[in-house]
Amino acid sequence: MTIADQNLVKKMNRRRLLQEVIHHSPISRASLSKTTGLNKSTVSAQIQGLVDEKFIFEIGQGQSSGGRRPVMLMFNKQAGYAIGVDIGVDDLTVLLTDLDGSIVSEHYFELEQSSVNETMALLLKTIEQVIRTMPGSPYGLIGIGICVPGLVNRSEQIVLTPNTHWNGVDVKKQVEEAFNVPVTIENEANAGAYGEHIYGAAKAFDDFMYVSISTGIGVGLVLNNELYRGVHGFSGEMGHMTIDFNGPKCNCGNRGCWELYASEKAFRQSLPADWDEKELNKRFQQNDVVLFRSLENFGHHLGIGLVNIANTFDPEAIILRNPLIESNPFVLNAVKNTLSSRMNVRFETECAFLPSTLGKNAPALGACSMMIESFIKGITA
Amino acid sequence: MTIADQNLVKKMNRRRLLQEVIHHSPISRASLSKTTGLNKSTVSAQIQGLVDEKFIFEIGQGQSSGGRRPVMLMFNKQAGYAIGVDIGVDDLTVLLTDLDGSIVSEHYFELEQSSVNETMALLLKTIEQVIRTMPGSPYGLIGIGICVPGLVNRSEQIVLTPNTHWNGVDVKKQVEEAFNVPVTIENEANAGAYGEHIYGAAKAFDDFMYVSISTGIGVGLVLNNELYRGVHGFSGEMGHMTIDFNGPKCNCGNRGCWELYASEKAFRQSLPADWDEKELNKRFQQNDVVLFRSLENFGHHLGIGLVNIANTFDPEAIILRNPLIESNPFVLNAVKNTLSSRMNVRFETECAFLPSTLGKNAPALGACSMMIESFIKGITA
DNA sequence: TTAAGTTAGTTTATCCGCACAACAAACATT
DNA sequence: AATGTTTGTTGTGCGGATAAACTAACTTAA
Repeated sequence: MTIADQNLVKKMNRRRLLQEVIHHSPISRASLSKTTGLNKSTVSAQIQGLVDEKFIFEIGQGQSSGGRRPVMLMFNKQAGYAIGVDIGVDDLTVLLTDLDGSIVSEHYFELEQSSVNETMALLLKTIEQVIRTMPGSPYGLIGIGICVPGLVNRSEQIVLTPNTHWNGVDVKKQVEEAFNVPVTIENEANAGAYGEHIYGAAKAFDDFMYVSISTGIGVGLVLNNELYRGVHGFSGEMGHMTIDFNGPKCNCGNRGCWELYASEKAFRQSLPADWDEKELNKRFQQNDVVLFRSLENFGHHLGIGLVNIANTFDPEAIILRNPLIESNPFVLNAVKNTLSSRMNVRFETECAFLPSTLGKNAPALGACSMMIESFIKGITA
Repeated sequence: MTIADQNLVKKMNRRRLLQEVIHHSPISRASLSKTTGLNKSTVSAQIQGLVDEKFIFEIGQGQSSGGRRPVMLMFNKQAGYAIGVDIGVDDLTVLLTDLDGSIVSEHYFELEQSSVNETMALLLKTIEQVIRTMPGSPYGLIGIGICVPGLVNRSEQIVLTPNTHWNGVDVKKQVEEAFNVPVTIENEANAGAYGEHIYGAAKAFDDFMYVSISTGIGVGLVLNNELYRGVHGFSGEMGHMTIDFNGPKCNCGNRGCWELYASEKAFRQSLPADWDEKELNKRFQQNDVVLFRSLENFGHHLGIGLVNIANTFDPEAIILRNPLIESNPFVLNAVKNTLSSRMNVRFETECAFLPSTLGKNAPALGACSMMIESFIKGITA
């Protein structure tokens, strides 16, 4: 708990005003005074400072409402830029966004059997290039957010990546030293949750879960408008929640883990072995019965775990991140069938189950928004 | 987000100082200045106000450390009193505590087949009596916290009590009107969690779960030092978490719910039907093999769900509230065996599994501490 | 026993940020 | 052209915190 003095007061009001401008620009000083409750003179003084520091600029006069025309203020979303990186199991995403989270440039790579060192080199090279082509701005690159498919501890060290070999690689240090800007390492599910929270399907929600379904299942928890990371940073490992205690052994040590039944990997293993990606697409188009039975089964097992999540957290929504779900409403319907048969009625109407709207970009965008948020916080520190 | 002015500054510092005195009394003004970072003159001024309002008093001079002897300040824990009520399925607890949570008087009743109306009458009568015998104090009764074995929504209305008939009974209104003090209605698991947090096994933890095991299983979540209630107030319904998706139907609508395997009810159903309470105690004393196999099984199934909780939240600790567990380390050992075979190693050493220390009183004490906390907050509003 | 040093708490002066009110600027209405 | 409204600025005062000087009370050691 920090102690309070006039300086704190000023910082709090400054932050409040900046937030108001960010989320409601264009807006006038008079409107700011009304919405915040701060006196007009206070607003004017604070805004002056933010204008001097290039975070806000005057865009010109607005519409009169019967008197002097207001001077409209805009958040200068080009005051700086953020880079968001998603290191996937077999792909790499690098996004550059402005302070509004709008994508300025994007780079995608397939990582077929790349070593960690190769990927790292590719990453550093790409970031370097992105920085070179970045538009000029008062604050330049404000930070790099990087997410990885594994467990990240509270010191932002990668401690477990089941499907890759990033364990123990000090990505934070390497990238920080290369570019000399703030760097954050984050779990992929947490970053995705944050992305959907700020820019995507969960904008309206204060309390929701983001379920990332790929090789495994990871869950990002947003509670009271904040990411909940757990004591060591390992929360949301619900892929290893037992849903069948006599089920098969998982390599995590547990039995009958959810992701053994409801991950995309599990779904693919449920298909005939001789189906390749092409065959799969063909049957998709043809509404093939065998395929759709597998999809339904996938949705069913997903639903079982989602009921557990809903019972645990009582959230406003659960966001599902998976290409199959985003592209085809059939799976989500199968999920919802299981939900309606298994979930207590009181929840069913109250908790929304939605596909991700940012899709593949969710984690990298989330990583960007984390950097932006900490930059904005830093402005008022 | 509220705006900031000098008044906020004063309130924040006042609250901070009062908290410091509450948790570290006896303490001098000089120490307060050091620990809070506030100027000596600020501390003196604020303390004067709190002394005037009877929340703090001077207890006399302390030990000199080489200079003038300090005047020691004490929190006046007898400035008021709180009542905590635990309405159980078949019992009723009414506690009176001072502002420190120390029990001043306690009343326990068995409710054998009492109707809701009868219980309500008993409750009101008991509270009346407690108030009559309460010591004199500047602020008197500061509030009544009541917890019930069921779901309580955000408007503090009881919406579901599986094993009793309190649904829809407006306990809050009735008790408020009878005694004209603040009243809170809370879920039993939440109240218990709060109790253990403030006074019991979880004092040292900011992030933990409290698992209440009786007829069903309820979980209270404390995250970042605060109760997490969920959007509608229904979080922690982990008794209805599926741990065996092909398992038997539960009356909640789901299948293979945890509490079908690991509640005390489930444990008792696993015993031979002709064993009564006396027989049970006898066999307990004799270390009866059949009984202990059942206990082991009970612990095993508990462990399965606890692993799920640990994977979900990554907490500092999980507190188990059940008489069998508190009285006999055997069950907890059985739990831990399952944990060590099923939980990822990284967690095992990091998450503590502890029996409740407040036992039966945990929920009522938690209810008290909620009222005390809101009273203290109100002091600085 | 006395002088010097240390710690506790109060008093006084000063600073800082906000609110308030008066004012100036720029517009709409009639 | 006169009146009223809205926007934004300027000067004044208030409240609360800090800092420094001061008083008070004690320890230590010559």
